[in-house]
Amino acid sequence: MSERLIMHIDLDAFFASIEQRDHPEYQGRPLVVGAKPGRRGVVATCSYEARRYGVRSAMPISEAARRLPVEAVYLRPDINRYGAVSQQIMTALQSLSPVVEKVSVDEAFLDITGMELLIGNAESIGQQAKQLIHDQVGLTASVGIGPNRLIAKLASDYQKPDGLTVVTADQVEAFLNPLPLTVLRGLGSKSAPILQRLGLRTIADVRRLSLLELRRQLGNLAGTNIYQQAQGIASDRVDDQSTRKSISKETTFDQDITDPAILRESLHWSAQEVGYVARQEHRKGSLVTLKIRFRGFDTHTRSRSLTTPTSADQEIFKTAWELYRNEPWDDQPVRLIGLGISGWDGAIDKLERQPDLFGDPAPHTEVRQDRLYQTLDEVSGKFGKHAIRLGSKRVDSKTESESE
DNA sequence: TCTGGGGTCCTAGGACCC
DNA sequence: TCTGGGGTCCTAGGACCC
Repeated sequence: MSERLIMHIDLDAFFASIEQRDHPEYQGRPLVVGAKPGRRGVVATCSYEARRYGVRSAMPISEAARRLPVEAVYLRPDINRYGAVSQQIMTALQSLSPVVEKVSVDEAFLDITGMELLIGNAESIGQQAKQLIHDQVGLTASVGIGPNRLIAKLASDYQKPDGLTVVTADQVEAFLNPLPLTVLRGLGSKSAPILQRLGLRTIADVRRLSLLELRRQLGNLAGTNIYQQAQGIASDRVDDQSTRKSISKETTFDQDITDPAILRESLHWSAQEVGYVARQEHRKGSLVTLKIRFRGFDTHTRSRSLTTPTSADQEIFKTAWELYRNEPWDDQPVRLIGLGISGWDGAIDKLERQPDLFGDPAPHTEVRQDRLYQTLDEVSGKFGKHAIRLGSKRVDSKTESESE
């Protein structure tokens, strides 16, 4: 197999940069996109001027306001506008490589394997990506290129803002060694301290631990995962077809709520939002989840499977409201309430994308039993038992319509 | 200093079935 | 009056990421 080349692109301070681009009067000033001071919430993104005061993403807005001078600007996020800019960027990137995986509003992976022959070495491809984004939307991005997703991602983080870092396969170990272990994916505020208590600080330190020891400390799966990452082993696949698995909407109230009518109204509104998005995306979910948060960040979820998948506002709302009413929450004041739908089962997407799985999609006059079993086995082998249900449903309906 | 919103993935217990 | 073992589904919680 040929060596793969993966590029990770990360827009610099995305929300804040768009605001500064569109409002020249904000340029050069500390700018925070997120909650307004005096209300509940956190910093979503802040400009580099604000970062100089120690302000960071996810920091409570109250603390950000304490750190920043009075001339700082605070804006509510305009997700629709940012989404449009994001779409422009993703479209532009497709002119560079057909395989673009959008991982969030401000991040993408590109498979640029083999492109050196066409448009120059890795460095030059990275430069072109940056130039493309700058020409299209007037923003800067940090770019990382490496033999897999992990290395590309860490490389884009290496120099910010407006950076470009290329790590070749033979440089991976030297590149990883001095980095703090917290850059590894999946080592957050709970599991990083476990390793730090063992005196580990850098990725080189982590690599000195055996697979067995890491599994003992972090659990089998997480341990194996960190063990591999520390050696620079990670996926080198870019999935340009990835689709979301859930749609949700939640609301944190400025003051905790005790009036059920307000909670009901909020859920109703959330259901409309979620239903709308689901219908836009032609999705129906068979699992409705209620999320509720009380004082002290005490968070709970309740979910119910539906016999028939839905995208109807009323049904989503009705189910979530029942989930709320079914439970003795003891009239605790509610900080957050929300709902979501999921459960369209990944196999649906895959089957829709691969109609050939069932052979020639042209109309058949009969479905031979032996052929049916053969394809069902193929499906279950590929996608697991879920797919069998879908498969049999599909064939059943065909059989039924033929017998009419 | 209290902690948004939108997600993904993993774990673990109980139900249920063979 | 003692009750295995494996597999899968459902549900709740939680860690983590951007």
